[in-house]
Amino acid sequence: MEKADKKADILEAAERLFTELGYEGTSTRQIAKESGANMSMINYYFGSKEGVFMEIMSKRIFGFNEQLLSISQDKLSHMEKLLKVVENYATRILCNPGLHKMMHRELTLSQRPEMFLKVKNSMANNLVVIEKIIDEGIDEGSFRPVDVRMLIATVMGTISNVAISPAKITYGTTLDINIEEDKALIIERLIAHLKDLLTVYLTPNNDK
Amino acid sequence: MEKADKKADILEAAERLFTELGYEGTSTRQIAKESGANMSMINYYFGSKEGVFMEIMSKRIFGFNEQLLSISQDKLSHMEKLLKVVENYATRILCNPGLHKMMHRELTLSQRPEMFLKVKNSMANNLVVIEKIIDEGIDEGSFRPVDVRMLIATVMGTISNVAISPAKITYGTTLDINIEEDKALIIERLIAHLKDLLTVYLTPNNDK
DNA sequence: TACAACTATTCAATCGATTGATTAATTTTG
DNA sequence: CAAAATTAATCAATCGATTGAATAGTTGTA
Repeated sequence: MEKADKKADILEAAERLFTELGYEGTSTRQIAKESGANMSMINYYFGSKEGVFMEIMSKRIFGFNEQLLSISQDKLSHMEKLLKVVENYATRILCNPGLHKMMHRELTLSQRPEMFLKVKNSMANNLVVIEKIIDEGIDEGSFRPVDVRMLIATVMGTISNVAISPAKITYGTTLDINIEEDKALIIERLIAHLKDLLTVYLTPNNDK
Repeated sequence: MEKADKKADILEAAERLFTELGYEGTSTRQIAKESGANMSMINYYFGSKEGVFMEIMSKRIFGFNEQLLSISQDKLSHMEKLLKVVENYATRILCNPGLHKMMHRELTLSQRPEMFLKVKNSMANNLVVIEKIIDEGIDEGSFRPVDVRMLIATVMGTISNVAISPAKITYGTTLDINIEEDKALIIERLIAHLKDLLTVYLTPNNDK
């Protein structure tokens, strides 16, 4: 027996459409049609089109930070912590690049300030966790002194770039992030690269 | 004497509005109002709203590649070439972060395929130039062997991240890219970081 | 030089279509 | 029956685009 859950259907269709067409580019009629619900159901459940958007983002953002926080409190060296955080972060974003694109789009628009703040705060939280790990590693002497904010921009930027860029640009001619098998390979390759980069860049130079 | 150039006025207003509100979020009526031109002038000069968009992008993209190409043919070491290319690339993007945001937004939407291809090809060109430099450096033995595509994603991603992220997130608590004096400082800091990162990461390890 | 012919630019008005949202009526459910 | 869920129909507002006409500037011709 099919369990009809129009609310979930609407959210699912809306997320897909927002991801593909953007917020402004998606009409409430499209959402209704794709989800098989009547137009009024959108306002009935979510109040407005923006309400649907907020609900999607809230669901996704929630829990993004706990994972990082938990890792940062593990009994690991700073380098191990950092690499583990980066690995989790990369995996999370690359597993749903569409959503990441949508978040980025909304972040670069000063429209919808409520949503802007939500995404911004979510990012800021992740940043603080990583920053603390690196700062401590530097203080401890296990990391070279570097521009921490810029290094974080490098880590996040690399992940974001791989998630956002059209397949053919970033990964050579054969891999395509939209194909499920390739996606795993790309994630693996991205993580290996970031681990190598961070290790080489942060490890203090001994022969000096 | 004021020289009225409606065509230029429309382009100027449209670029500002597209940057602030996004393509879909900007109406032709807004463009007309802000530029002081009649609505039909938009279609008269550019054929359509999308025509305006194309014109803006074409103007900006043009010449982006020549500069890189010229550097890549200079009489410099591969490292010097790479750092110079990165410096130019970063400066170019950071000098007009709004436009870069707009390009990124449109690139993450599969809408407007003509524009998508234009931006994509422009990026691909820049990528090829950088890739060639690094590949040659590796072949020559002056660079460590690395995942070249991923390293380029790192360079471009870092620059993009600094250009796109809200001020308070990326550069600490005081600097703001929207303030002209700070912008120069941020660019300087970004370039210094990338040069340090690339030098440390690509320089072969001698004590092994 | 002078008048006609032509082209480029600008305008107000309006087109049909679509937007997000709301209404009131109906059906389903407990 | 009452509350919740769902529907079709419709709202005013706005969308991008087009119309036909008016104006300004240039060119051709005699």
